[in-house]
Amino acid sequence: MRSGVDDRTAKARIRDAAMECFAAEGIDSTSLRTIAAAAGVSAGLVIHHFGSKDALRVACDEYVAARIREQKGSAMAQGAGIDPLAALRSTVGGAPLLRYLARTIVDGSPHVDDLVDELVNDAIGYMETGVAAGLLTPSDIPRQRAALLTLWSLGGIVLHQHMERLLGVDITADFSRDPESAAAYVLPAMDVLGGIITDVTKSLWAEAFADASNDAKEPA
Amino acid sequence: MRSGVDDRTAKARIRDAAMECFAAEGIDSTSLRTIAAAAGVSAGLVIHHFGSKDALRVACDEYVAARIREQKGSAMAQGAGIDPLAALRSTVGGAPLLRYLARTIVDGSPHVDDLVDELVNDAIGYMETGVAAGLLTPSDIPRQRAALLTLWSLGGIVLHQHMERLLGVDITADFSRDPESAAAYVLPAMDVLGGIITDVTKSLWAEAFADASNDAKEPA
DNA sequence: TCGACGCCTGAACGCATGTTCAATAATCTA
DNA sequence: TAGATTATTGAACATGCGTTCAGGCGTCGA
Repeated sequence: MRSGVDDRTAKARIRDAAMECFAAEGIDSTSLRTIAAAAGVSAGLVIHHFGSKDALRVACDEYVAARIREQKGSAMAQGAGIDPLAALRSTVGGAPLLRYLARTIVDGSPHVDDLVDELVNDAIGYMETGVAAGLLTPSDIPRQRAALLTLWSLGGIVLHQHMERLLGVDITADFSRDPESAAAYVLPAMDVLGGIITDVTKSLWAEAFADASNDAKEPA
Repeated sequence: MRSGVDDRTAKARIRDAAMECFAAEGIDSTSLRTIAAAAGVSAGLVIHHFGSKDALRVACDEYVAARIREQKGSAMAQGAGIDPLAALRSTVGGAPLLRYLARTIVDGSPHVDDLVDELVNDAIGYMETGVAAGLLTPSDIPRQRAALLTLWSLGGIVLHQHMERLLGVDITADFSRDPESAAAYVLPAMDVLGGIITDVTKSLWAEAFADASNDAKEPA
């Protein structure tokens, strides 16, 4: 696909290599020399361009955040109401991006917290649209619903290796490019999101949390 | 609750300290000296008892696996059909256990893969019971449903810090001890698992994956 | 009483890490 | 073309790591 020569700047190559290495090995376990080798440069150059390993990580965080935000402007991806990460998948180079996101989210940092909050807020919007279009059921607690679904989806990405082993599908892949392979994830997701608890269970739990239920609607 | 003296053996104290440190900081980022300090011993003693840091990690893995298996024998925890990790929560010292599990699962190892498979298989059983009791809806793909729900739940544990920030509840806690605080997690979970997609969406997706749907029922 | 045997420490070792720095090559500016 | 600026390297450094090891401490059985 790409021509033989790599026309990315060294800085970009380092950033891309760092994201891949971080995603594959974990951030702390990845050494600067490993990243440098993957990018075809020296360890010193990594420092020269980014100042420190920590700053390199921040640069990666900002890059993935920027890509996510720029994707937001484009048309709402298919199935965004159900899969809060649908937009991310179809981003160019989505798989490495998503895998890095999973790593950096687990490690956690205030910087990343903001990004997660943003994903949740986006999901709230997507789901509102879905409800209006008759694709999703309305909810008394749309914020909590969106938060839970977003975190479950993100958590699934974090455990993508287990997902692949158990369901046989790489959920970091771009589903829109190969819808057939997505079935192994989408069908179980439909099964669960279609409702797995009966009315009996609902009333049982609703009774147990009768008082809390009223407080929960707008706790913020 | 506990008397002033710590009656655990040094080996047990080291293992417990290791699980807490690993869970809090990540496995690679935690040094032997940190663990040793937390356990009130020297770094040399850690090696003396476990041989190496890697062996210590394996010992932690085996310990959490053993605790999970021993819990399995007791009565099925309340809500096990919905929350595949319900049994784990009520385990003594469940929170550190669960938090360590989250870490070690992300890092991944064949040893841990087996444990996840076991959790999924348990979930299949729990859900069968739930369906028989009329608490859960039946499914054409019970294995995939159980796998997805287990991984989503585990992924939620992995992201428990975000869950706490967004929903205000520590999902590594033992819900059965303080059901009121669980509401912040259970209510959104009920909302999602009660069914968030409409019949319109279902038929839309079912159509899109019409051929794959038949293959998926028993792919193994 | 005495040696033997686990428990345990603290200093030491080798190694990999993140980072610094002087020097060189490449690129741009005027 | 001359000079300034940037890109890049490779060697060096300090630090913290996992691990080793010789030895001290306390507790037993004989």
